[in-house]
Amino acid sequence: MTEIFTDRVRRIIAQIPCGKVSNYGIIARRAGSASGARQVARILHSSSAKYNLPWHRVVNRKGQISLAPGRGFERQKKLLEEENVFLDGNNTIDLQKHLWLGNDFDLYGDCE
DNA sequence: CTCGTGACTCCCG
DNA sequence: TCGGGAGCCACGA
Repeated sequence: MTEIFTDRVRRIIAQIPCGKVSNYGIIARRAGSASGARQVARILHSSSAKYNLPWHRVVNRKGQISLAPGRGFERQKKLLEEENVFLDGNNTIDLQKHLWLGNDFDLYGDCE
């Protein structure tokens, strides 16, 4: 199989349930690199469209969209809203509700 | 092959 | 409390 960091990241992201979000740090850690948060972002940027990954379910540690307005911010925001994930006045996601830790218990989705 | 960059995070002042 | 700097690793040119 030769599982590499990139493949793991892609897989983890693909497992994020609908209506949930995760952050770069957690994904990186589960993928094998404790400090690979930036790589996760880079991989996402590189393979999100190609592998049909729910990139919009990945946000930064604070629960905010890291994308800058005009660079995909609105796109991600809209996609999240489509999954019942809304942002508060500060464009922050309620992590208490939507943060996905990777447990099977949280594998249920609000969509479908 | 080498260099630069990036949708981050943590630590320190 | 908030801001700035350094570290990290993979991928593209």
